[in-house]
Amino acid sequence: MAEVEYNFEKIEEKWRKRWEKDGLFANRRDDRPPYYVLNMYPYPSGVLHIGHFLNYTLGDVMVRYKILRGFNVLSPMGWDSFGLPAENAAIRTGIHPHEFTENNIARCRRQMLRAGWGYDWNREFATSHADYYKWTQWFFLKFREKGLVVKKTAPVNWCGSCQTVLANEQVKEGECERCGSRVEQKDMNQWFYRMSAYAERLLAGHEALRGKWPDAVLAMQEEWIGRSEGAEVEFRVKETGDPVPVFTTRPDTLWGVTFMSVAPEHPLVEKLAAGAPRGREVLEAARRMRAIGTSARELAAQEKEGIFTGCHVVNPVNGAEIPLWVANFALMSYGTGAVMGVPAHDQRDWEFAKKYGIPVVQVVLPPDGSGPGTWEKAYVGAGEVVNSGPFTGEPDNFKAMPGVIDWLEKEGRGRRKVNYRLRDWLLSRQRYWGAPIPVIYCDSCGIVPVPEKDLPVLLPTDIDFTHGRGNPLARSKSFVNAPCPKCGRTGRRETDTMDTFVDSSWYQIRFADPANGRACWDAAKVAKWLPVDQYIGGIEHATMHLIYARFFTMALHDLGLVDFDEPFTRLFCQGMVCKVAYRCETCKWIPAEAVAVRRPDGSDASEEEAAAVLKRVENQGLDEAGLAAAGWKLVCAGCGGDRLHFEMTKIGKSKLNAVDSDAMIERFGADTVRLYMLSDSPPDRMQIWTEDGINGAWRTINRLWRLVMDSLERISSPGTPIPAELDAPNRALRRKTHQCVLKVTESIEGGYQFNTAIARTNELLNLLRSLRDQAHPAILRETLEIVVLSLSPIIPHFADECWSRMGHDRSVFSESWPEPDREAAREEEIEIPVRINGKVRARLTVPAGLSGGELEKLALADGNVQARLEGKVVARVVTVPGRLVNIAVKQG
RNA sequence: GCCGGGAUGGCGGAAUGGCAUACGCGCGGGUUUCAAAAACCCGUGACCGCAAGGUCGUGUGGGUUCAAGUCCCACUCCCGGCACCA
Repeated sequence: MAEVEYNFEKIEEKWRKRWEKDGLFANRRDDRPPYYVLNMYPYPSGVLHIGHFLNYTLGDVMVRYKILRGFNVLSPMGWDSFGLPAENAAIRTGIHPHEFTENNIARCRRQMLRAGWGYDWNREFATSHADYYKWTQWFFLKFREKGLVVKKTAPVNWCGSCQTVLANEQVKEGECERCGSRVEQKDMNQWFYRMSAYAERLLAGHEALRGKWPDAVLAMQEEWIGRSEGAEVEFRVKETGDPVPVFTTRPDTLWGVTFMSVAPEHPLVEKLAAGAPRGREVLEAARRMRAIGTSARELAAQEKEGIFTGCHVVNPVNGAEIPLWVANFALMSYGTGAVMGVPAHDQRDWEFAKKYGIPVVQVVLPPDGSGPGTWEKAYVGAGEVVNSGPFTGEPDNFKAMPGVIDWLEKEGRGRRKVNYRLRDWLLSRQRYWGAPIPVIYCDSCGIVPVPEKDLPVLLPTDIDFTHGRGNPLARSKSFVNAPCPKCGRTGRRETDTMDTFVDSSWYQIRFADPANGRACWDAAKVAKWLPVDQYIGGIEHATMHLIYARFFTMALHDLGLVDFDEPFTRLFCQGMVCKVAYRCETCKWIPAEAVAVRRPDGSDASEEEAAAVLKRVENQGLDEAGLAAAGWKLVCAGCGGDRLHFEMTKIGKSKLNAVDSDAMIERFGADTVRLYMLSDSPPDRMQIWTEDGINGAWRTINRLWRLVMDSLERISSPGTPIPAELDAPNRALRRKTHQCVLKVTESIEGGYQFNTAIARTNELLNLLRSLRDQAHPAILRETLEIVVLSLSPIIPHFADECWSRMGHDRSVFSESWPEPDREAAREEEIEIPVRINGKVRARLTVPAGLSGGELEKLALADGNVQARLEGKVVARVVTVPGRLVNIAVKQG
């Protein structure tokens, strides 16, 4: 008697142990071509959420697929273990960040093992371990030697609550990404990597990544790099002679400049205000503008504001004297911090000029011949140049007017210039739990790098986290006081640590040689594995980790440490996992369990009714309008109110719609969860989590289990040859089987479309269920083996158990991906639709391979067709062999 | 506003220019059962029709083609990213 229900607890554990014992993911098979699959390693928070589950499952499926395809697959895992959460926990609880982190790593590792993801655990490391961050520090010194490290005073984003500086990428809508407090602007002396020097190269690299990275990621990076072409033109302050260079992408409109604005923090502001009659007022206004913050986002939301400095600048192209303003929309961090104002042809300048009564001078005549007097807004289109000295009368199509720049260069009034939005990478943090920046300040020698032999600069352990504010490192005397490596006198150690994104910019290389104590890595090992063949992770890292890692790799290349300059050949970004979330107008987000249902008549719904309504909501069968139309009301069990809303949104703690992946594995087993996550949507799209969905996957697994178990006594013994002569049902089964292999392979190779791969095997299973009683033992075996092999990357424990029960000693993962038999897959007989004026009017069952002429003859001879053609004139017959016949007719 | 991606049944989604809706979920009906939320079978785009069958149908409007979900032009809406970047 076959087992009725698939016993995942016993089976999954058995195979995990077996893979471990066999060294499936750890043993290197150097006779095979190498292939490196990497998932973005996690911050060990202690609990992996369902988003991680999708991420790592995708990676695992790719790993197993590539193993079956005969590659020597490297699949490592490690921990991005420096960072704020551990330190915040230390401040809260007094538990040392190291201990906190190690505990969480242990918990995450257990979860990963239980999920069945295959990693080479021999290569595991954590970035917070000294033998890793030693090299993070070493790279800092190497980058510094190469001139890629700068220390400069810069307006930085300061989070008062975290007491640290944040990178622009970590400021979300003016708030700290981590803690949500308001971010202030502060001038501070900080360490930077000169990423801006690589702007052009980062952009140029997109060429090679196109088609291999998602379009969206490349588009986001392009925007982040923000290349724009134009000219730098030197204006001069009339009263003092100070130069005021400006960057413009519209040099063609230079003759239309009617004012100049500079950023509130522009150095000229203070200088000019010093002697001016309204100086105090100007300084006061500038201070006010600065206090509001300089994040472009905030400025956008804000009314344009400015103050006239009382000074003027001279336009180098025509000698015009125009007023100099301080304006809140001018950004010190972009271009030169000064902007020329052309109200006629720039919307922002138009608005500013209208507000302050600044004149508008037209220099482009639109085709309709109109002027600013009749305009509602600035004219930014093409036209004829007017009022522009030597260029008057020429056609203006702005972007394509290099003539102006040539003229500026010839006249010595300006020059061609390319500007980038990409800024240097602010890498210093005033926090404890990161890699210490290895320099010492000495009163006589200045900034002195820690000698390589003294690396790593270890984090001190004697820190009290629960008292005091600011950087705990600065409070450790044993850490701060250090002899100057140059002169030996007592110096002061740098107490800033590095941004965790520095750690994660090179971890993918360390996996090639994780235990090397003498060097960052062995060049031959890196040459073998890197760059990463397939990287997998969330798209939220597009302008952070993914751009830092690219920069870092290019810099390592320039240091001669690696011979490639892109870290990740292919990138796959998985979609978000979403689930319906409920929001009560009084109680905010509430869990699904706290939602009750009321009938149209106002009475409470029965349990079954409520379950049915909520199920339809979860499956998107009912939206809020549909629910209201049906008269059902959702009620918040917390407050009893019925003002309840719901939406499909990313799974998470904040919306109270989290899915506990551990609990799911406990209920259904890892394979069921894997199957569910991969079977519905393509993996780069949004995934919707429903209870019905996971139940359906469980039923599918069990149905397949029964099919295989019930077939065991009827299959031939392994290795039995396929008979040469087969009857029609067996030929049909074989045909479908080999078509399935072809299509599954295509689905996976063509972009990891596991949903269609699963659909193809389902089709085969449906046919097998209907023909199973007629199947020849050898054909039954072949079919089941191909089903099991095709699904093995997706449901590995299940597949290996089936494989073994089918009489194999070795794991399914020591086999090869099935080779399709194209001869067996070929159709014998096909159905050809005959269309008359586009409508199917007959179907011909014909042998495959008939010519167009034969098809046409058969189609026209068909009784149905002839009846339809009665009294009509055949205008044209198109036949597509193997496809269809189309007859175009006219009335006779 | 700019950039990227979309729009196909009740839902997730299939479809080298060639039978739209594969596969699955849900739903309806049936079988089995003390009873099932389990299993198995049948049905399931809309409309008209007792039926045979017919008409319509892939966001909207045009176009190319014997043939368009797919190609071209114009637009609408949705999701995501960026956004006073000179």
